This record gives sequence, C-alpha cells and structure tokens, in this order.
Amino acid sequence: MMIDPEALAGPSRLSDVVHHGGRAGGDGRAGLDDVARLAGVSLSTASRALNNHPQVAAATRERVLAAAAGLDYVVSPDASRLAGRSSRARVAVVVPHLSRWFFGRLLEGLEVGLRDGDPDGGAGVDQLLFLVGDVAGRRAFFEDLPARRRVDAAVVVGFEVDEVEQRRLELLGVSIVSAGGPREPFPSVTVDDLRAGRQAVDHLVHLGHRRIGMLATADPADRGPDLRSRAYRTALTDAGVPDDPDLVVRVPFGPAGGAEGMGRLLGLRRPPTAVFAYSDEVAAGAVRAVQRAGLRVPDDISVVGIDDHPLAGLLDLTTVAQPVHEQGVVAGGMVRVLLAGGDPPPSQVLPTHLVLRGSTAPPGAAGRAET
Amino acid sequence: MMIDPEALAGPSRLSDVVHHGGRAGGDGRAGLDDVARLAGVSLSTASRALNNHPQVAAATRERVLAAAAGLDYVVSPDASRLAGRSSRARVAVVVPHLSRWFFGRLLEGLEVGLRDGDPDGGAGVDQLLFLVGDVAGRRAFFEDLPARRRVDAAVVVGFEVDEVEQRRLELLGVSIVSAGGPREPFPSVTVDDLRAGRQAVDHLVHLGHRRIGMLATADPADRGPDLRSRAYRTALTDAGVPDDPDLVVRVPFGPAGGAEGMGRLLGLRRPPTAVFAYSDEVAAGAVRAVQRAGLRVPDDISVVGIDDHPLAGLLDLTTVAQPVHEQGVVAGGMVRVLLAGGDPPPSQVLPTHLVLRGSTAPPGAAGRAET
DNA sequence: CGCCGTCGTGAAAGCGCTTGCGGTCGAACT
DNA sequence: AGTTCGACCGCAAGCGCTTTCACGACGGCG
Repeated sequence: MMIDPEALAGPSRLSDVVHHGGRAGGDGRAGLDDVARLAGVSLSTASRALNNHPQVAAATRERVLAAAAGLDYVVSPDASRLAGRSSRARVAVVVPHLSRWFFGRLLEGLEVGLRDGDPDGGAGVDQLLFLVGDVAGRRAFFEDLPARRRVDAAVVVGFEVDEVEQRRLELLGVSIVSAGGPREPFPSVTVDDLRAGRQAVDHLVHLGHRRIGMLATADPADRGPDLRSRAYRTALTDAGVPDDPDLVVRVPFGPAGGAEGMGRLLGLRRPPTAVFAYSDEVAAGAVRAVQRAGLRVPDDISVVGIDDHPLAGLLDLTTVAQPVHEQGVVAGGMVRVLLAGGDPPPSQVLPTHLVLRGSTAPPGAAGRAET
Repeated sequence: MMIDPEALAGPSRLSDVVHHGGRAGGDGRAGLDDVARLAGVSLSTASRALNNHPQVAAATRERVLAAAAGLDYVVSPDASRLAGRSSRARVAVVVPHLSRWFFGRLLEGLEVGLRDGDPDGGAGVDQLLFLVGDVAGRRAFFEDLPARRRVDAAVVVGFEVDEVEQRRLELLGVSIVSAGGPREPFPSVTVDDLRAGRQAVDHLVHLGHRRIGMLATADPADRGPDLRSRAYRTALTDAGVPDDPDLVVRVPFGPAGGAEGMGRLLGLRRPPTAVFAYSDEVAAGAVRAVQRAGLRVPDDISVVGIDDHPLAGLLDLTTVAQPVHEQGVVAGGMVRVLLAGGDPPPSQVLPTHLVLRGSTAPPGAAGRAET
C-alpha cells in the first residue's frame, strides 16, 4: 500500500463501535488469526466456519462467527482470492457513455440483475466500471485490457465490438455478456433495432407520409452496422418509396445534432413531411429546429424517435419504446448464470413498442396537436 | 475460482496472438516465475524490473519486459496487493442514481479526473461502482460496507451522508471525497446550492415577480438540508415578499413530479406568476403542465430550473448552470492526491451561472417567447 | 470389548507476488 | 596489486487466506 492511513481525518472516533475482543474497537484490520484465537480454534477451522463449510460443528461455527462479529472482521478479498476461493465475484462493466439516459438506466437495471435474489444480504457482485467513451479510451481499453486478471466476467453495454476487439476481449479469459447493443457474438440481451426502426418508419408510412427523412448519428466510437438506418431504408423500399439520399443526414448524437440535421433537411428544396430520428434525444433537437423555423410539429412535420426517454412524454414525442432497465436486469441475470458455471444462456431479444404521442400526424394534417 | 473457464465459447482462437515464450500463445495465465525463467533472472529481479525499481540494470529490465510482453503476462493484482504493493488503486464510487443526467455526467468527469495525466498508458485507478439508490440499497451499503477492505478511497456522489453513515464510512479506513453533494464532512467539490438557488430566484424577483412558487423534490433517499429551498425562502424574504407555504410543493424528482407539482400550483386560488424548480428535469415537467393547462410560458408563468441539462436548451428553459463534468474531474483529482498520500485537499466550490433563455419574463409580459 | 467408519479439528503447504538482507563482481581507490 | 565501494542480483521470508491430509475422539458394529 502506498496509501498513508494517516491521511484520513484525525484520530478516528470509532471507539464506540465494538470492543468485545482483545483489540479495542475492532478496526477492520483484524486478521483471521485474531478471530481464530478469540474463538479458541485454529486458523483452518475459523476459515471453514466463516465459509459455511458443513464440516464444522454448529457450536464452533457460532463461536467463530461471534468472534468475527466482535472483532468486526472482514476477510481480505485479495488473500481469499489468492488462496483459491472465489470470494465475491467481480465483473467488468464496459460502457461508452454515462451521461446518456440509455446507458445510465441500463446500468441501474444491471445492478439489480446482478444483485437479484441474493438472500444473504451481501451485495452479490462487485462491478468494475470501465468508461470507454472516446476513441482513445476505447483503444486503450482493448489494447491494455485493464480488466485483465481482475474480473470473472464482463458485460459490454451498448456498443459493438469489432473482430479484433472481440479477440482482445477473449484474452480476458472470462465470460462476456453484451447488453443493449448488437447481439453478436456473445450471449446478449438487446432489442431488435431493425424491428424498432420499422415500427417507427412504418408508423409514418401508415399515416400517409411518403417523403420521410432520417436523422442518423455518427459517433466516431459507436460504429457498427446501423440497423435503424437499414430499417428506414427497407421500410421505404417496402412502401414503394424511391430512395432519396438527400433525406438521410448523419449528425452527432444529441439534441444539438438533431437540430442541426433537421436544419439541413428543412433546407432541402423539398423537405420531408416526416422524420425518423435515431433516438429521442436527437428527435428532441429536431422538433426544436422545426419550431425555430416557424413550422409546427406535427402539422407541418412529423417526428418520431426511439427509446421513450423520460423527457419524451414532455415533448409529446411519438417514439418506439424499448425496455432499457429490463435489458440491464436480464444481462445481470445472465452474468450470474455464467458466474455460477452455467452454460451460456441464449441471447434474448426484448420487445419494443410504438408509443403514440403528439409529434406525428398525417401529412398536411391540422388541429391534431392537442390530441 | 468457482468459475468454469470452459464456460467460455469453445476452443479459444487466440493462438495467433503471441508465442515467443515456451508456452504456446501466452494465455494471460503465465506467472511471474515464467517471466523470470524466460528472462533468465530470478523472481525478485523480474518483479523489480516490472515495477520500475531503479536498482535493476537497464539491460536486465529490457529483457524482463520483453519476456513479460512475450508471455503476455499481467501481474495478479490480488497477489500483488497481498504482498504489500498497492498495485493499481481501487476507489469506490458511491452513487444513488445513474439514469439522471447529473450523476452520469459527473461520473464521466470523475473518470477523466482519476485517469488524468497518467503517462504510462495504464488506466490509473479501478472504479468499483456502488449503486445506493433506494433506501434498502442505501441501508445495505452502509450497514454491510461491501466496499470494506477492497478500496483505497471512496467518492460519494451527489448525496448527503448522515452522522451514522459517516461513521460507518470511516470504518472503511480510507480517504473519502464527496462530489456534487453537500460539502460536509469530507474534502469535497460542489457548487453552492444556496447561491445557485439565489441566482434563480433573484432572477425572477428582478423580473418583477413577487408571487413565486417552488417545486422542491422529496426523494426518500436524498434527504439532507435542501439548500435550494432555503435559498428560495431567503431570497423572497430579502425581497420583502411574505412567506406563503402554499407556494412550495414537494414532489418526486423528475418531469412527472414537476408536472404534478405545477398542477397543484395552478390549482391555487392565486397561482404564482413564476416558479423555481429544483432541477431542469422538474422544470421541464412544470413547463409542460403549464402548456397543458392552456397557459403559456413565460407569458403567463415563468419557469426557472437548475443544472443546464442538455435538453434545457431545447425546452428553452432558463436555468442556473453548474459545472457537472468539472465537479467530477476535480473530485477525481482530489482522490488521486489522497491516494498519493497527500494532505486532504481543501474543498472546492465551483461557480454557477444563470443561463437566460425563453422560459422567464416579467410578469404579464407578452411576445418575448422568441427572444 | 476391540475394530472401524464418522465427525470435527489442526498442522502445514501453498496461492503469486514483493522486499529486506545479504552476496557477487567489476571498477575505482591507495 | 590489494582493497573498498557501488551496482545488481538472488535467497527466503512472508502477505492473509484456503485447503489437502492426517489425526484424535467418538459411537456402533460384530
């Protein structure tokens, strides 16, 4: 340890916590040997008792447990692990962003999925957070593999790993689960982006729109096949609408990007009557841009997004909802299965559904804004 | 390890990675002894070389490093730690929510603060994530202290710890930094909520409002003195406006809460002409409620929030911006100082500033919406 | 009443690494 | 040329646990 224990605030005032044992106020630094001594047993027995080995007599176990409690003892995960026992499992959570609602929400779900049904009150699994947002961070993560040798499993959240990254990941030597992203090549839980996209665009088509724009995003780190864009294209093709490349603009993620993109679309000789945005955050920017241009949503232009972001309701945004929290929960469950040594669970695709709100209407419609 | 290594996808295809050493395709499970053998030195020298001890000859170091690289070796953090060395430091990140923009954004900052200026390419610090959102989780965290013995420092993000929680935290025996929350009792980085509140409310007062409502939040887990509410009260007192308890409503955090609260305010015999919301998310809901009621913002009612949420611009929301990302960065820096054994750095209070947008205007104003 | 299977417990051998304490050897001294 | 002194390196002792393996003490059996 390079850490100076004295760096903490003055003389610790924890004398009133416990002081059964010899050491006054067990300071958490008591060793297993202290416990054993206090309980009047050997190191081995103490260890066995604490690990619920069946071979120790109930009475002895009690004594050890009491001693441990008295000394305020906690096993050293490092030593425990070194000596072969699994201690509490550790999982790497690899996530590109955290300020976007989707990721944060998914992680909240992941946490409950990982902890779920742990009866002994102990938090089930330690989560090591790896933020790989920018290209540099991402490269560093896959190159240096900082999770190496320190996790028993990993979950990759919301982004696609390419061939070589995948190979690097396998070097971790642990099970990997993917959540909220493409469903290759690990056990994963996602939604069907293709279908979600179709739900959005088909909705516009059903309303009668034919000239439909798309606001796609171009995050340098979030590459991979953009299924939502593909859905857009096939939906239009299926509807017999000719392809018009001008109608697809690629913008940075977020409201600003959405506004910018919508600006571009509005600047076209023949602007679209409806727009499908990559996500609600983008859609929100788009709506705003429409309004700034003196037009109305949905009267002049319909906008549909994806996610059902908490603020989507406020913006009265029609969107395709996806179960974000649940994706996390399910992923957490998968990780637990894998940690328990189970077979890789089958990937799951969770359903999405269209949420009708006030940002879409038939082309040229009027007076439907308040519906 | 209870983890079955075979649980991973079939026969790993990593044979093409490296295979300098004796072991074909170093599988990351090579030990320091392997490295030493390959480099033709003793265990101790190998260790020293890898740890950049000055006492090893440059040539030897090179040889060891090469061997390590060849074998694709990584030290076992557990063993390393056990043996006394700090290995990579670990810090607990304790955070109540993750789906709220503020927290996610702050954590992004924290990550860069923790990693900052680490020239050797290694990710500076391991972050252990602890989500303590609900009361149960919070209780569990402080009671079981799952971070015990596994972190070298902790940062508490965005919430206040009470007396007994603080005492529990000290049991961790490590330095603690608080970020984005109340500034007691640890080294902390925050904004002055009192001042931020004043900026918001004073703004309304300066515009000429006298009947000003407040949308406070009541998260069961986020207790502690609500400085923003206090700021509201003193601002009004200073302005000579009599106290009217009806004008303060306490609602759950979020847009829904904001809408609900605004509904209550609008239902008053004499509704306010302006409202100060605890945060932008709440303010957004409030704005929406106003519009749903057939009134206009800011013409009929002004609304001001706090945060400068990314979507605030879209909603044209006047707000008091706070440097969220930066709070994280600074906190990360503090942690690093503490980890390095430095003295507890002084707490920092970062500045906030009013961002004027279209959701506020003098009472009874009209036609300023587009300004 | 002595033999053997169980149950409960200890002693001791590590897990993979770091490090204090010498030892070796060539270079700089006298 | 005989020493002295660094610079480098190896030996071995742990770090705090888990876990074989072996051992004493039972009780039930023949």
